[in-house]
Amino acid sequence: MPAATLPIRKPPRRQAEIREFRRQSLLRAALITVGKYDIEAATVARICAEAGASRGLIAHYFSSKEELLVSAIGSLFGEAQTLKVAIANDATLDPIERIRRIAHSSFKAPIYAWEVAAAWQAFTNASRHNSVYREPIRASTQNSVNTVIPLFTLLAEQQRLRIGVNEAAMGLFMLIDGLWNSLATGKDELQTSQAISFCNTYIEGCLRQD
Amino acid sequence: MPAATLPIRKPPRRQAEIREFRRQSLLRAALITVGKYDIEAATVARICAEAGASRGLIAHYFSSKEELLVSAIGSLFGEAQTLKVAIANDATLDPIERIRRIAHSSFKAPIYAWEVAAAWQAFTNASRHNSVYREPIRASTQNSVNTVIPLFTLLAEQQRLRIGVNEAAMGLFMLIDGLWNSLATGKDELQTSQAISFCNTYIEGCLRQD
DNA sequence: TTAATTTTGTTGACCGTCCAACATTTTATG
DNA sequence: CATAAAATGTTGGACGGTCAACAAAATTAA
Repeated sequence: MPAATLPIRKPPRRQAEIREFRRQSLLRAALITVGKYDIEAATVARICAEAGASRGLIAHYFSSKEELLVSAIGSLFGEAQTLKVAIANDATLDPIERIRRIAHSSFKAPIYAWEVAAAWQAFTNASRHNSVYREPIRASTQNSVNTVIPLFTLLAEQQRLRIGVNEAAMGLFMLIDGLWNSLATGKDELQTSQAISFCNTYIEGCLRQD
Repeated sequence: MPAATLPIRKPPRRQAEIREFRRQSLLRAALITVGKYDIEAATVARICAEAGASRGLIAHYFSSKEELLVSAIGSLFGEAQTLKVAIANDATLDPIERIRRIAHSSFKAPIYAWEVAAAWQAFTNASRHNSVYREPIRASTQNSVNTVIPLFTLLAEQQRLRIGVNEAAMGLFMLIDGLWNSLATGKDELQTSQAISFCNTYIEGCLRQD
């Protein structure tokens, strides 16, 4: 578990920039700290320390610790989804290659980092009891599935699918969740390269053999 | 999320039986309470209430809250593994059918219950920061994988596998982890019957087509 | 431009709350 | 009545949100 500290940049001088800098620092620090310590243990003091700020500052940018955390997870999911859509719309690539790359994007920078996977796991776990986390997480999977369904549909038109389009898409993200789960805990000593292989194998398994 | 209360049985009379009854009650109550509330919020008071006992009782049976929780998760995994081994050794069944049933056992009583999946998720999440949970969880996956490897090997001998034995086995439990993850949170409105279908599809995908 | 004033950013100490562990008292059993 | 079991009381520590005071930047006035 490498210690990923925040890249230290000198805060800008102008107030408008300061605001954005601080806000982003706190968002990223919240994600990293939750990944390192879990939600309950990601105390306001630790998050602010990770962001290089003092305890009280958080109140100037977010109405509560919870609002900060919700914003942090939403920011992560937004970035991941934007990336997926870009790949899905890349008409220069074979549909199957686009599906592969969308899957792979979950295991590469800028989306994947150990602390991020850990934070995802912590938020997913917390979502059972705190409804504010539930919706962004649900929507994220939903968006991901909806993004690959058209690609699987293209494959199906080529008669290359052996199972339903929706099942193929959903199963892929169930598998990815399982792989993130394993990566977050490190319990199976899984490497991201292996995770990518598992995805390829799954996608391959959806296809009819020639 | 149905409220699964503990089945209320009258405590037995003899002391030896009382001890065992109380112990089992506390173990089960710990699991249910962690599933309902998450680890931090599964306070001693709540666990004891779920077990129908008072706060102080826990000290008579376990040296600390943590020891109780570790015992609880160990007890669950032990039960699940025993079941898997029994299926794996059932020579009256086709190897592929044994693999299917082992996978299915993760989504049926007596192993599966919503609170149990939730507790599994909570412990898995906590295992990142508390090493006492790490080992039982790691061992559980390892044991599961080791139990199905011989079965996949049998299939491979029949020339029916399209990917490596180890990959097939590990991928199956990665998928099951993802499915439990989804079931625990309810985020995708997944049903256990669908989860079983996904497992069948995966297992099918490991096979060469005829 | 410079100085005075207002607005925004930042800090660390404080307070009420909650919990696990420990200590004590009450109840049940043989 | 003695001993174990169970219930209840106490304590010390950690948390998030609040706030008064201070610092820096922006705005206005001269």
